[in-house]
Amino acid sequence: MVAMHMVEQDSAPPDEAARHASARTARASALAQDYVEIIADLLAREGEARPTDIARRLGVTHATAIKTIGRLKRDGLAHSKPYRGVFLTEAGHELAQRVRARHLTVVAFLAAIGVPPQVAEADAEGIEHHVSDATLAAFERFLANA
Amino acid sequence: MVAMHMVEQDSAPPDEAARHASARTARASALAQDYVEIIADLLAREGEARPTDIARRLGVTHATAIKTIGRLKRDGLAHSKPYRGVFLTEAGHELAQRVRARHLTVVAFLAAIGVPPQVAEADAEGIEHHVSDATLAAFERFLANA
DNA sequence: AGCATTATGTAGTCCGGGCTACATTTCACG
DNA sequence: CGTGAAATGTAGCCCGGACTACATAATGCT
Repeated sequence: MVAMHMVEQDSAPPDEAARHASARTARASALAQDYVEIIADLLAREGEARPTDIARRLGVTHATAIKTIGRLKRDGLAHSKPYRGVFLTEAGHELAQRVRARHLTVVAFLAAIGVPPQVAEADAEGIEHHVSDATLAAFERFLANA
Repeated sequence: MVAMHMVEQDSAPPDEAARHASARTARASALAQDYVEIIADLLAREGEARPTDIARRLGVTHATAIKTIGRLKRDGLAHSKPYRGVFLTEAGHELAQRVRARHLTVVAFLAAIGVPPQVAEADAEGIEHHVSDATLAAFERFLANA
């Protein structure tokens, strides 16, 4: 049928597929990012990150948290010994820092364009995982010129 | 041990859990939104929405698309008869419209703050599902004053 | 009209990320 | 120091969303 003749004014299909694919990838790694972010925060504030606390902050059961922590360990982001709390690997710390910085920027940016603080915080939780470096840079430029 | 004594200078845990929960919800409905958006677009441009085309636009196999379409039908967003293409219900059309409007706004907004078009399009694919009404309104305000 | 190609559908698998239920370990406190 | 509550861990279930492989329907071409 050759539906996309010469026009291609927008949405070339292959690109669209790629966009969706990368959104899926972002979704997949979002959870891990949330975990390391919370673990890092708990380590910084309390000195230890216990599964129950992590679970409570995420609003899931401890069983879910423990299982996910297992995946983090498998993926080289965290390590822990039974009944001993969770710690981040080097890679985990790096990730946590990047994620935290991104989170702060997104929240600050949303606030700067007039989104109420509570909402900014909530939306950032979802948005931050889909903000590319280029977009993050745009956010920072905006904040700088504000 | 009562770890959260009186301080609570920020991040009240229950709120955080709620934020994560709603981010999870958004993630869960993101797929359905992508589907109805694409179906609506195909219906508008081609007159029909065939599973294979939907699959190609999403970058997944047709089997995946068909299964997901089954969920859309179960959820009252679409309907179809074997070998006959996919159509949207009233609810599906409404959702598609809302999603489309949101998508356009997000893309326009990102472009307005200096994100390159390609990137804006890509990031919007993920971001749009996490933008609350309040934030969307802020985007629109920004665009209006531009 | 008949056949090859393409689209559609079905079955079965895998993994992620939730949950509940139950088992085990720590630890605080009497 | 012993014990009961809280934390931790394990097992098993469910569903979503991806895949491959195979079967069947539709269609286009000669």
